This record gives sequence, structure tokens and C-alpha cells, in this order.
Amino acid sequence: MHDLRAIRANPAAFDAAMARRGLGAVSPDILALDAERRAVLTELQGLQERARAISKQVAEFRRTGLPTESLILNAAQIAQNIPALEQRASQKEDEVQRLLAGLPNVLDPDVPDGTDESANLVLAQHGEPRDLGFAPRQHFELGEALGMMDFAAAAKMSGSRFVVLRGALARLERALGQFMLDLHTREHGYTEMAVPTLVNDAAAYGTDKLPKFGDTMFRTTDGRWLIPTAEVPLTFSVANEVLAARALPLRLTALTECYRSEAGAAGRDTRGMLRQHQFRKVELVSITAPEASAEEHERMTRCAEAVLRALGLTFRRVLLCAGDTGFGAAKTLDLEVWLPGQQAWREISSCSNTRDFQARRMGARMRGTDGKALSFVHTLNGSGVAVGRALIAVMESHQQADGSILIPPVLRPYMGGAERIAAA
RNA sequence: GGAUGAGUGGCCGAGCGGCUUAAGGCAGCGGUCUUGAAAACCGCCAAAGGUUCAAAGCCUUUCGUGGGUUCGAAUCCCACCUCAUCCGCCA
Repeated sequence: MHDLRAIRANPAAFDAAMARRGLGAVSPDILALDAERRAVLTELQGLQERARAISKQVAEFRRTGLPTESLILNAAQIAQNIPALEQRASQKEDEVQRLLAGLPNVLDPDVPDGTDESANLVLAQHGEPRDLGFAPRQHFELGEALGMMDFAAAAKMSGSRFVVLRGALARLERALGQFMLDLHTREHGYTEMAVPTLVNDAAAYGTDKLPKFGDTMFRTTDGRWLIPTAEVPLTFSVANEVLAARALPLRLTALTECYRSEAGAAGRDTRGMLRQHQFRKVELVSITAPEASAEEHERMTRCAEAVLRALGLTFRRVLLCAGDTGFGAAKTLDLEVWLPGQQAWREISSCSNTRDFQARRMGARMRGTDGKALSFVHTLNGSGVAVGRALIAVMESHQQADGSILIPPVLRPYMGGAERIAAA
């Protein structure tokens, strides 16, 4: 959500910001609507003031025993016009809000221009794609050969884009989630949360999934949403709160199921479990003071990278360009992991600073250190990391010529000490 | 699913048609005192919006949400939402 006053103060700057998102000049529409809104409000408030003054006089006259009939008649006349004006005022208010709610966040200055992922900037790389000494297989080839990854069984009960894991592979997925949570809570100062995965409209709106992206989520028959990411419940936990400056930053993490309709992804990544309707993810969310969010963004990304390092994966850090940066983000850093089987870099984490964009939508504020000034907090979210994709990466990266998979040492305590996953 | 009760500023909480401009307390901020801190005492402290180049000032709105009654609603009426408790069912 955007600050209407800021747009009014500098419409050209706002239009320039939206132009980076590929949008035309929107400020003229906003300002025209806002002018109407204010005109109606001014008129309405004038009437309200007169009506209130007369009501006070009625009370006064009653006390002193003066006749009130003409006053009441007068007030009734004024009050007659108020409901219609109120309706127009709230209608204009809604129109402005609806217009603003559909506009993406202003990008950080250091986000590169560009319309698609080809303009993304690779900032750093950890490790090198290396030759395994044999033809690497893709994760689903490995998993199916092991008898532990079953897409047919999933299709039978749920359809495409689901998977059934068995035995050691099911355990490996659990191990990955536990390891990530332990790492972030023990080493990185995050607080583990257990949160609902069904949320209401307000939560989806506050985290900028609505009104634009309803078709990417699953909706329940009673009008709730299956969360597409734990970012939604974690971030919305501070909605409508006023936080003390000293309580910040808030660092929250949760391991949840995530649900995505994948509408518009028809035909993409249909093989394997890269793109599923349901997957697990460890999410990182930070709530910070405005001046601290840029540094927190960097820190959060390093926390996600620590997971990939510990798992012995090859990855790179990518700064998304204007056209590839999500609706609510001011700046996004993706982590892409190297998948030897696919011979491709694939996104495994996405860390975004939304600045005050979500905070405005959900009314999340903080009290400054002077004890007076209220300001919107900044919210950040990042995957730390996607568990399903981490499973794929571990399988493909640590596969052996015989089709077995070497378990990274950090996961072995979670695997009953086992060092290798091999066919039974 | 049924019954009962409750939703008031950052938090607690009084108020139940017009001297409410929402009491009082806590927290917060500033000060006095102190070597410093604590305590005590004094003072300041809701938000959003309109008017304005801006500030001050003035004005409006907000007591869960939406309607209604009234000249006037935190207060009365209706619907809904949420929470709590009990019953039923249940992992």
C-alpha cells in the first residue's frame, strides 16, 4: 500500500517509480480521485459541524427550559443531507484504496532495470558446478529407482503436481526441515512459531496476496485461504500492533506446508517435484525499524545461505531486476541452487524487503525511541529454505554412480546416523 | 452444532442518551531530587483524516463491524464477526 500523501507531494516521483514496473502514469487518476474525495469530505464535515453545534444547543436549551422545537427542526433539515454525503465519501475512499491496493511496491534504487529474468544480476557464487564423473540423474529418476518417490500413487489420490515419499526419502525431508529450524533458532536468533495454515481475507490482503493474486491460492469452502507461504501468518502476526522500538527486530521462523494453485504454470516443470501444489518450507520473517531493514535483508539472506552451505550445495546469489521483482517487494535476492541432474540453476530461496508496503496494509506500527512518533515497521520475508527443493538439490548433488545418495553430515543426526540412502 | 457472557486508546479498566473534550491506573516521554540508578514528586502523552505551501490553530471521524432509532449514541434496537466459558461431538 502506498502513502497517498507522498504521492500528492511528489506525483512525478511516484509515476517514475511505477514506470520502472512497466506501468503508465497513474498519479493523475489517483490525484483526481483524491481531490474528489477531499472535496466531499470537506463538505460533509461542514454539515457535521453545524449539526453537532445545534445538538449541543438543544441540550443547553433543555437545561434552561427554553423551547427547542425550531432548533430540532433546523437540525433535522441539516441531518437530512448527511447520509448521502457519507455514502459518497466512503465510496470515494474505497475507490482510492482499491486503486492504490492494485499498485506494486516502489523499487529500491539499486534494483537493476529489466523486464525479465535475463536482466537479473548474479552477485556472488558459492562453489562451482562440477563433473560428478558419471552422467548425473535427475531427482525423480533417482527417487523412483530407489522406490521412494512415487508420483503415480500421488496422482491416484490427488492428481498431478503431488508426490508420495517413502522410507528414507520421507525421513530425509523431515530431517531437512528439522535441521533448518534448529539452525535458525540456535544460531541465527529466530523464534520458532507454529501457525495456522488457513487464513482469512485480511491476512491475505495484508501480505499483498489479495486482491491481485487470489487465483494463485486455494480457497476453502468457508472462505479461508490455504497459505501459499508461512510469510502470511508470520508477518500478519503483528498486524494492527504498535510495537516498542526496543522489541525490534522481531525474527520469526516456521516450518509449514505451502499450497499453490500454480495457475498459469501449465506445462512448466511438470516432471518431478520441483513445482508442486503442496510443499514444505521453512520461512524467515523479520520485523524491523525502517532504518534497519536494508541491513536485515542482507543478514536474512546470509541465514538462508548458511543452510545451503551446510548441505554442501553449489549456489549463487541473484539480485532480481525490476521486471522479476514481486508485487510487494522493494528488493529481492534469490538464491539459486545448482541441480546437476537438470544442469540448471533453480530458485531455492527468495528473500525480500517489502519496506513499509505490507506494514501499511496491515497497520503494523512502532513507537519511536522518543516515546511519541509512530511509524510503520518494515517487514521482510525469505525462504530459509524451501524443503522440497532442498531435497531435490541434496539428491542430485550428492548422488553416487550406483544411484545411492550420500547424506550430508549435518543431516545424519536426524537420520539415525545413516550416511547413505540406498535401495532396500 | 447448542447455551451464556464479553469486545472501550500501546495495555488494564470506568462509563450504559446531552457538563465525555472517553475517568482512573499501568507503560512511555520530559523534568525535580541523586555521584549514578531506584523510589518519590511534577508535567506531557490515542489514532486517522480535513483545512493549510507548511506549522500552529480550527474542524471531522473512530469505543469489534455494518445497519437502525434520535436534534443528539460508547450508552438504546437489529444483524454479523471475534473471543471466553459450559454442554455436545471429536484427533
